[in-house]
Amino acid sequence: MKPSIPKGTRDFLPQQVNRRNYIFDIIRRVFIKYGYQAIETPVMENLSTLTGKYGEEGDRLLFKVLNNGDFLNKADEAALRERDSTKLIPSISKRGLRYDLTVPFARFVVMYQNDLAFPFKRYQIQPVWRADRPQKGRYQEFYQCDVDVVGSESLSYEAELVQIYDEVFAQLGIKTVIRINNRKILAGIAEVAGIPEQLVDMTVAIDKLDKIGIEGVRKELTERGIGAPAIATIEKILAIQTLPELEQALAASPTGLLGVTEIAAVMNYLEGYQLTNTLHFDITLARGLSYYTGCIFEVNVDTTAHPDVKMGSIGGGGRYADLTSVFGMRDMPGVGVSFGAERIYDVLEELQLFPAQDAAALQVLFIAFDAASHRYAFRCLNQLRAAGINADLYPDPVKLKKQMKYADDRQVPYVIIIGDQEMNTGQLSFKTMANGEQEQLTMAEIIARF
RNA sequence: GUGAUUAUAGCUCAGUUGGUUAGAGCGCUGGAUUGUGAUUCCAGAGGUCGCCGGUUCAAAUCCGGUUAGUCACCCCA
Repeated sequence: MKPSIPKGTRDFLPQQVNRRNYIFDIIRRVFIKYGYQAIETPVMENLSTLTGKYGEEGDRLLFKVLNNGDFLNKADEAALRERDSTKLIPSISKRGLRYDLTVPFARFVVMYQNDLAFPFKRYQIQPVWRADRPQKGRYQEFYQCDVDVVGSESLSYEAELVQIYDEVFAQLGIKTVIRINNRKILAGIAEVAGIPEQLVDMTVAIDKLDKIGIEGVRKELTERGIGAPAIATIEKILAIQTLPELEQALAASPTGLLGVTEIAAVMNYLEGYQLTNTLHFDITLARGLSYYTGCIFEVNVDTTAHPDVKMGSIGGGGRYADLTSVFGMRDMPGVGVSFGAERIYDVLEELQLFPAQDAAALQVLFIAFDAASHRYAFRCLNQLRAAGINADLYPDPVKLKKQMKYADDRQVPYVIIIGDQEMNTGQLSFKTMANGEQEQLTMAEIIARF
C-alpha cells in the first residue's frame, strides 16, 4: 500500500521538531517567568462540552469521535431513516476532539475551582483539531500556545501580557507590532452611530479593514443593513488616532469612555517600561465576533523591519467578562493571549532566524575498523556520553566509506576513527568534518574540546 | 459549504497537433579507492504514467467519471 497521512496533518522531521521545540521552549520559559503554570487537558472532550460554543460554523468544524461498540444499534432510528446527519450525531458520538484550548480551560476551571488559587494563571501548549479545508499555513491539526489569567479584572494583567508578547518576540528576533484596542470602544462607536444592536455586524466589517480597505468596509456595512449616516459616523471615528480625540468623539457613550480609560490605564502601567516591539493603539482592531469584552490584542510582523514577510497575525487575544458561565460558574473574568506557533515557525524560517547550531544534534560519531576496535570504541563512547557530549557509534565495523557517509548524512561535526593503531597508542583519530583535518588525541584531550 | 488546479521512477519534475523501447536531476546500489564523507569519474537497479471506463489502427497525451493532494473563498490560528 501507498503510505499517507490524513489531509491537513503533518509529520515532522527531526530538524523540524528541534525548531518547533526552540519556539515552544522560549514561549514556555517566558510564561513561567511571569508566574504562569502549565496545565494539560485531554485530546478528547465530551461532545456536549464542545458543541454550541463556537457558533454554527464551529460545530460543523468539530471532529466527532464515533462511539465504540455496536453504535448503530443504539442510533437514533428516526434520524437514521431520514439520513439526517446533524440529528444522528448525538446518538452515535459522545466525544469530540478539542477545537481550541479556551473552552476546555473553562471546563477545567469550573471542575477544579476548589483546588485552584485565584487569580489562576495558566499556560497550555497542546494541539487542537479543526475539520476545516486545509490551505497554506492552515492545518486540521495544529498547536496553540495559550496563556490566560482568570479571577481578576486588574488591567495590570493586560500590561503583563503585552510584556510577554514583547519578550517572546524579542527573544525570537522578530520585530512585531502589538496592536491593542478595546471592545468597549467599539461598542461606544456603535452607540454613537446609533446602531448599538448591530455591534457584531459592525465589528465583523471593521475587522476586515486591512484586507478589503475602507471602500470594502463601507460596502460590507451597507450590505449588513447599516445606514449611510451611521457609516459616516463610524468612518469619522475610525480615522481618530489619539485617545483625547477619541474621548471627545465618544462623550455620549459611557461604555465607550470606559474603554478609552481602560486603554489609558494599560498604557500607564507600561510607562517607563522599555518595549522592544511597537505597541500601537489601533481603533480598527476588532478580532472577529468572539467573546471578548474588554481589551483586545493582535500581533503582526513589523513590515517596516521585515518588508518581505507576508503573514497574517501571529498572535492575538483579549479580555472576556465571563469565561465559565456556560458551565454554571458565574463572575469569572479573565484575560489571555495566544501565540500562533505554526506561523511563527514560517516567519523564522523565511527570515533565517533559527539558530544554526542545533542543541539537540549529534556532536561526535565513532567509527571502527573491526570487531576489536568496535568494542574499544563502545567504551570510549560511554566516556563521552558520561561527560555530557551527544555521541554515537556506528553499529557495525563495515567499510569506512559507508560509515563516513553516514557521518556526513547525520551532519555530525566530529568523527573519531578507531583501529589497531589507535587502540595501541591511545591516540585516537579525531576528524573535523567541515575541513577534513585529522588530529591524534587522547580521550581526555577530546573531552576537553567540548 | 463554493471555486480553481494538479496526479508520470524513492523525491522534484520534463514529456511537442495522439505515433518506435516514457526521460532528466537528485537519491539509491556497485566500482575507480581493502584507513576516510561532502567534491570527481564510470556502471547499474528502479515506472500498471492515481484509479475506472470511453474515443481511436494507436492514449502518459483527447473525453467522461472517480479518488487523493494542493491553492483560494467563507471562516479562522
